[in-house]
Amino acid sequence: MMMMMTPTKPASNLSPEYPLLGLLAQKPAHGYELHQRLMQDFGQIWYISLSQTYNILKRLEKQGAIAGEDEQQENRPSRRFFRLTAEGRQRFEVWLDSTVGCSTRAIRVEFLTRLAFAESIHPELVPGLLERQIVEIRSGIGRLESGMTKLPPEQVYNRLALKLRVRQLAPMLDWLTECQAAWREDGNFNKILSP
Amino acid sequence: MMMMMTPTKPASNLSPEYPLLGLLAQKPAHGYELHQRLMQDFGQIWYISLSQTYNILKRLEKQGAIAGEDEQQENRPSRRFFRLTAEGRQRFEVWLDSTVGCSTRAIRVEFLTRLAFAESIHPELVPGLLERQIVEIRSGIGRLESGMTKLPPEQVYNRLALKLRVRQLAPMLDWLTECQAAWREDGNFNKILSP
DNA sequence: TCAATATACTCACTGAGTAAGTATATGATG
DNA sequence: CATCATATACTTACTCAGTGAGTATATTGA
Repeated sequence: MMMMMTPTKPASNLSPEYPLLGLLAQKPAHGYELHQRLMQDFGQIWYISLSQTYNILKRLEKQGAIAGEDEQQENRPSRRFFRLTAEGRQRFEVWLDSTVGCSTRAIRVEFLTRLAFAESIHPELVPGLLERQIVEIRSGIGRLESGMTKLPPEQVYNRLALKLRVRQLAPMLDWLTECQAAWREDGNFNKILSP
Repeated sequence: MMMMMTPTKPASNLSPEYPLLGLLAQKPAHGYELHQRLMQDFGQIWYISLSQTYNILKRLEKQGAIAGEDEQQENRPSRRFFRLTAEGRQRFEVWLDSTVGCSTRAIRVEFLTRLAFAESIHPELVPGLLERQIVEIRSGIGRLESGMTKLPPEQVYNRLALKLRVRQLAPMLDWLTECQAAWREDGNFNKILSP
């Protein structure tokens, strides 16, 4: 019986594939350096171990998003230089201009990463990203609230869970609105950081 | 070279092992039924597929937390009945009276589940759970804020991430305080649900 | 009658994530 | 001067998380 191949899953957007692609979009690098930059620039957002970094790079290469080349170094273990392929670039750009659902974690992790790369690579995308994310959250809140009315009243904890999610999304909305204002006025987000 | 065995990892508390143990603490059941009850009572909190349910049951049995017995049924595929072992009971009780860290997801998912089982099995634990969780979050906010001052100012997105986490934890604190009040007054959480 | 649905579970796979191992060069410390 | 920690750079081998497809049978309803 022929086993159906899963057609290269879209890969949970909460895996650090995209930050790695983003770092490679800025410049080619080898794994060790990528890991360092990731920890440096995004250490409070993502944690991945060094070996996990290599795992992901291997997968990205297998998928054709990046291409690696061995580089001999004298007096040093040889290392593998990676660069983004056209396909990987394409994939990254699509990701960069997309919107996450309304999970607070996804916003904190994925959206923030996206915002960082947008700011550094395509700043013109920033206002649209903020706007669409706000719309997305608003409609998410709506869905949660209408979902809540459909739950039977005896499912107390299911209802509490939905309620909690709504109460988590509200401050996200405020935060995004502040980001919008800061970007419009200053072209950066420093204001958010210094009250 | 002898490979060191990893000594049965404590298993991320965000895996649905504990809700399954909890359901089995209420009464013995077979996998299919457990899955149904899980989706019924906690469908807005956990999603696990049927096969994942079986995976976890298999692991729990291997670990000795539950014991399964095959049960022949006439005119039916035979099924496997699981019950909690003493060891599993012990493990569940320890979990039931413990505290999650201050990740908002962990609170929504794990804490809420814990609260549900505490209410149904050991209601006397509820006030302590709420109180300790509040303390935990307060100290978490403190840690995040002090962490923020230690980050170099150029790490804008790392700082934004910490800030966001703080702004997510504040409403959790309010919510827990409301829960405390509701429990003190009514012995349930209905008030939280009807604004 | 026969198709959909419910019951009940297995298998094989990809992906997430870690620990430990392999090498080599450099700088600090006694 | 020896040696010991640390930084560079990557591999191997493992467990756990999670999904999709497959197997098998009985019931219900159109």
